[in-house]
Amino acid sequence: MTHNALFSHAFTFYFQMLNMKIHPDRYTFPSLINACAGLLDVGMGNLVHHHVLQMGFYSDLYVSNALIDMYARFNELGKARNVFDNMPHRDIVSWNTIISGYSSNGYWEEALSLFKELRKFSLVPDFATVSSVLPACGGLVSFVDGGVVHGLVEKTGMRAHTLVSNALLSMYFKFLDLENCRKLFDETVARDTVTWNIVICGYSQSGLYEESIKLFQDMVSKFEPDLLTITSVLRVCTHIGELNYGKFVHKYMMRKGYACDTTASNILINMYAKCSDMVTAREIFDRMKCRDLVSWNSLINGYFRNGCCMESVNLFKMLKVVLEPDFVTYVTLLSMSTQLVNLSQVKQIHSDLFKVGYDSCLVVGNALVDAYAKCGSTEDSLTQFYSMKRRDIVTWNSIIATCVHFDECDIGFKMITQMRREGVMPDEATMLSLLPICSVLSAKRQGKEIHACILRLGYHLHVPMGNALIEMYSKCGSLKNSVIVFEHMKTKDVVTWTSLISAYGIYGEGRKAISAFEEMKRTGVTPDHIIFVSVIHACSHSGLVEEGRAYFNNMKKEYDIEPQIEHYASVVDLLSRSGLLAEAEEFIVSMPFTPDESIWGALLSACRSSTDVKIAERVAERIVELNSENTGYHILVSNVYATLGKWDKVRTIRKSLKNRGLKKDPGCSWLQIHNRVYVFGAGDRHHEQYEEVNKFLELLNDLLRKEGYVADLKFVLHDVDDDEKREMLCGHSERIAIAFGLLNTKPGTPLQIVKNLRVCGDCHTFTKYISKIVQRELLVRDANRFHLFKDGVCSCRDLW
DNA sequence: CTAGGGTTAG
Repeated sequence: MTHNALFSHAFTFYFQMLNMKIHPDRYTFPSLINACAGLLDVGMGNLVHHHVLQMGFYSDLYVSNALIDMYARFNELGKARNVFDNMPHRDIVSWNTIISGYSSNGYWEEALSLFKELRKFSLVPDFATVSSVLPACGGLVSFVDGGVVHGLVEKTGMRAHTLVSNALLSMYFKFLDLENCRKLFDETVARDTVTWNIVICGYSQSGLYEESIKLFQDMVSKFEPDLLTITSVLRVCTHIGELNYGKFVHKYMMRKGYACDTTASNILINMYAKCSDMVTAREIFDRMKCRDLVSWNSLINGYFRNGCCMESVNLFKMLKVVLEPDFVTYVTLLSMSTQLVNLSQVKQIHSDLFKVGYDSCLVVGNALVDAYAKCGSTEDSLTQFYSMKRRDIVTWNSIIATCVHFDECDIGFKMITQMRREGVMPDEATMLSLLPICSVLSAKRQGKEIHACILRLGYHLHVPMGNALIEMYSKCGSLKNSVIVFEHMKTKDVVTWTSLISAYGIYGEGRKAISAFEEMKRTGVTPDHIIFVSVIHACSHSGLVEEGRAYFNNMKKEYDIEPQIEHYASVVDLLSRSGLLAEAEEFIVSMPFTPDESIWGALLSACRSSTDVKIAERVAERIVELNSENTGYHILVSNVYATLGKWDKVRTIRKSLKNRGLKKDPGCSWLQIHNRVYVFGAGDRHHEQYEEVNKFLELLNDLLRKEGYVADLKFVLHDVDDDEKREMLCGHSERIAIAFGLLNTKPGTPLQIVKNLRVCGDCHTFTKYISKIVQRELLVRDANRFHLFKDGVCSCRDLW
């Protein structure tokens, strides 16, 4: 007969006894209360407690101890505590029961404070006391209290007790004190299954997966693992994708009869799915006698992660026949639609979720924020975000990432303020989202603050974090800091090297970019297709035509990486930027791809600064034919026509853009002075020092003319007369920013300016002159790269 | 045991 059946019989006998008018005595109740506790029968428990009070046994020690235990098992610690507090006499068992009650339900503080209270009495803690309070010390990660209890254990020799040594071991794993764990484990002679489970699980949770497997192998030769051991090891195999050992464990389970356990089978399905063996995962699923929702979800998710969306969807349809899908099922479906960038599907699932009421679930809401963003709808993503009543760190990280993705940096920065106001602490993912915002805005001060946070939280050793920091510093004008971060990184991946190479690229340090690439090869990191874009780009911005071409040619030969259209675009940029327009055009014709707007655009950008009118017109026509969705290319073409004085064509393009509702990004420049950011638009007449800045610009123009500067009117892209053109050039946002910066900082201070578009040829000349006249270093970041103007020359060597 | 959020270029 099972325990439960026996417990039920106890009730039957009790009621028979009452019917026969036989009075229970104080020996009747403890076992009856234990039965209520064992069956978790709250109603019966309350009834029995009522009888205890009625019959006057409430001051009995044994009855009260049993009641404390019962209420603790019901997770009704208030009632347990009430019984405890009202006892006229307590023994060590009373204390142990209440402490263990708190401890096993996660009330660590209460357990610990009662333990401290106990020590004021003359009662002596025993093995049960200690093994109840140790989990509390671990749960609170209290090294001090843990040390005190450990001292007590050593003094009284209680470590010989397996229960106690297990609890100690478990606590040191929570402290992540692996050294002490090893020592304790090695010294423990009386090991049981629990001891092994603690170390196997502990090492796995500390990330030492190999160690965990080794211990399991050691254990199998001496001890019979239980289901918990097996599932721990399987989890390790799943984590590291260790299919072979997973298969071994699977066979072992079948021999021992563990394979019919539902949870164990679910873990097996996940293990095989993670290792991309969907055939076996399916076999296990098909053979299961009792499938639960987790089994279905695991298989559906497995198929999706392995790229078999059809199977996923079919299974989902089958699932709906036998069971009601839960929010996990729907979240998986959302992930799938997100990956497929299928906005209408996301909306369909959203309405299904609404119907079954899962739309208020936090995880679901978070998945929706992300799904809408990744399917291209900022609007829906923001609506979903604002509609959520509860938000956690994931919600905030998703919406901040969305802002970054859609270049809504201002909203992103506001979000972080609001998030802190709502009491949510940023985590690693938040930092990784925020750094790109700093990069885009060139917000070095904020970037440095985040860097300080990262150091404080110890995230700086993580590779993606270092990578983001390299990019942040380089985009914020500090190549030096990028290199320092790079050099401090212990582990470097392709992305790390790509970030460094790109950093060198935008500062025109092509040679350094090349030697970084060569050094990367020596360290054994394998290049990917993206790093070649960066390398060629770096060559292009330093005029290293031969080197760039060589890297392009070697991609396939040396690294077996097939050049993509973006590599061809890089080469077109490389050739045309150095003035080899004809060669660039030939190169395009010989491509194995149909040239798209990125290819023609690269060539046309270079045409702007050349005098080859014929090529410019030819290329412009090509781009017009492609009728791109991207406004940038139309603007580029329009600008080229404007430079050539073909105003009718300019008007046609502007009209067609207007008709399609497309708008040009207005030019703007900004700079930071004493922790404040000043933003200026083109022709800005509303900034706070308009009069002064305007006068100062006139003064500068006079000085410049004396030095030999002549305004190059072909860079005015509007059909107006020459005087107006001259005036319009003065209105370019970078000039306003420069003049403003010069006026508001001490002589000799270097200035740092950011422009959202590419700097125009005339402003480039203008800034060169300025740097000489006022003897200042001007670091300008435009849409393409950095220009360091110093003493009349620019670091880009006019390869802008 | 299943489910939601971070990286490189143009």
